[in-house]
Amino acid sequence: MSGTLNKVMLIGHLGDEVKMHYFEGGGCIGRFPIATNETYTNRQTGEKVTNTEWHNIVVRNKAAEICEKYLSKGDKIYVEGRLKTRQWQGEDGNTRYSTEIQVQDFTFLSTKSESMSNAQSNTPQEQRPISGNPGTKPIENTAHVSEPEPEDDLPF
Amino acid sequence: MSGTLNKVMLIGHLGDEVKMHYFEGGGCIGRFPIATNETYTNRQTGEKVTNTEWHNIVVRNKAAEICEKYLSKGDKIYVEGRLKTRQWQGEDGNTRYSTEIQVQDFTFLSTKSESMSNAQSNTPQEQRPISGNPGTKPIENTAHVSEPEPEDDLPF
Amino acid sequence: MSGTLNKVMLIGHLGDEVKMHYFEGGGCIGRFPIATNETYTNRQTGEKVTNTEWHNIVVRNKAAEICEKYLSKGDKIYVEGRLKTRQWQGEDGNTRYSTEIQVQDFTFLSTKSESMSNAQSNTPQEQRPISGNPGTKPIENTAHVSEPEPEDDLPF
Amino acid sequence: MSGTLNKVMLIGHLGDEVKMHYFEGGGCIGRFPIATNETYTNRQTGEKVTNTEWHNIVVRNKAAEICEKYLSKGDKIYVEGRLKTRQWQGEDGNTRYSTEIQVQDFTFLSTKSESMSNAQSNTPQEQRPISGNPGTKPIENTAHVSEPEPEDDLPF
DNA sequence: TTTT
DNA sequence: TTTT
Repeated sequence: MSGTLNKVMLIGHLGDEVKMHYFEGGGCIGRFPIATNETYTNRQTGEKVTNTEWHNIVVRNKAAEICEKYLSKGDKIYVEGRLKTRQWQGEDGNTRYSTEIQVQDFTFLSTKSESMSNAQSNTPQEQRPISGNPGTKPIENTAHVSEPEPEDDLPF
Repeated sequence: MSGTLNKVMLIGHLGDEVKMHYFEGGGCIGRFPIATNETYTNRQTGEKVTNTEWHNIVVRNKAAEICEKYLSKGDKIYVEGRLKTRQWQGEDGNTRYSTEIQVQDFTFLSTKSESMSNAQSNTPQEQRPISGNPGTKPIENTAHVSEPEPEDDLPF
Repeated sequence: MSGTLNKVMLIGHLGDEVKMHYFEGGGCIGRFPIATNETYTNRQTGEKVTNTEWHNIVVRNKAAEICEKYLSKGDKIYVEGRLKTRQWQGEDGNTRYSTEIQVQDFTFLSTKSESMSNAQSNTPQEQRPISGNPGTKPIENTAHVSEPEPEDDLPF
Repeated sequence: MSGTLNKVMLIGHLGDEVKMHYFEGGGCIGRFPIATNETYTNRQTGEKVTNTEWHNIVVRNKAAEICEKYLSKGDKIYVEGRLKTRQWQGEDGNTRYSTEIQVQDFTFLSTKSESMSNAQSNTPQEQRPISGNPGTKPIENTAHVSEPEPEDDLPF
């Protein structure tokens, strides 16, 4: 399918460290929040208002490992992905919703890490060994990674 | 500001009619859900899986009026906007979140309406009289509308 | 790499049929033009002006085959890719430039073809046999295809 | 109109200073090139290849003034706009083409300028006095500017 | 050269 | 709750 498009593009700063989860099958997932800002001027009062929006970013497998290795709180990142709203049952029995950005592509726009490898990844295979990708030649402070297309749903 | 980017681009089908809310000051807001689909093949089982994702679309003022007038359940639309997560207190006292797409631009990709005006709007003024824009010359079945930048927060 | 982004997103109509080129190694390339329109009102004269912009679309391998099979002049398509400006020597010895959109992803938004297969492709391998993907089950009139990341430069 | 979309999004570095042109009517235009990079690994040789792509950026009026004031060669910028291919007659009588990105929105991602104002602009009026927008409160090193929708064609 |  |  499907004649539809589901795309999100964000540039923002990490509000926290990357939190990793590892699965038995060998896969993993990383999560972190990023903040975007919007500023405008209130027409009545003339005062400037800044709103901060928080986004839940989810990265998988090799991309997650790279993010964990090179990103820290405060770093700036470009993220591209799709919106996914998960739902679950709250303790009170009510359905709760949480909207996430499932990352397909990203580029570091700043990092505090002094040594950053040229971390481009276009490897399409799933669950490939997370190995020699980063680490060798600390060339620059940016990385560009493309995710393979959606795999099976991990239990998230 | 602000060195950040908050952008969503969707092509999908309306799952329901546009629901309008009118404010005392003259402004209005329209809401409708759109569905996007993602299809992939499960690598273990080989079966094809389709996931539907639902997005809460929010349009304002003139753009809302145009959407209400020309869009119906099932119609296909391109929507561009920014992510905004609203929060409120649930009856149980817990904080609830709801993520919306606040529309900045859209284009109709199909409509059932037989008569559709050439609804291009780039008018920047807020709360301008919703007047002759739609309705007069039913030229085509597409519309392209750009929203002026964010105004004051309406009570939504 | 690289901390940069090169992205184009278009919705437009094919101005001509898909033209295919086949290479010895088994790869292929498809080219077609798509038109986008921009309409605005001249502020001095009040008259409505429409500008048409033409874009040179380039698709590779499996994606090219799908486009050739299902797209015709006049069809509407969503195309996502990157900008690439090729240059060559004109007969007069001057350098000439031509900017193309190298497709990474696309979705059919309309087709005249009566039988359209469910042509989703996320296969990452290069030069894979172009085989059973289209053709079998004519399910719908949309296709969604993602290109694997850039390969070696074909002689184009 | 028009049921079409013409959108480019780039993150790249300025390859040169902003070149300004001023018109009699009071408008102005700024031009500068930005570079994006693409890196991939040649599958035959295993060597890493980097391609640089150059894009011709065109900004108008107030946005142009801001760019000229705060951007320098080497700075990083996010740019959003539409593709436009201009054509003209070469001296040899042949038609030449040049594709540009006409900026609608941008955000500075780095600047060398020590004092940078909070340069958000969503002013919709054409040819408005380029005045107090920048300069007052040097808050940060980023700017975010949205262009009003297309105006009359300037002689460019 | 498309579409409305 | 859409569409194919």
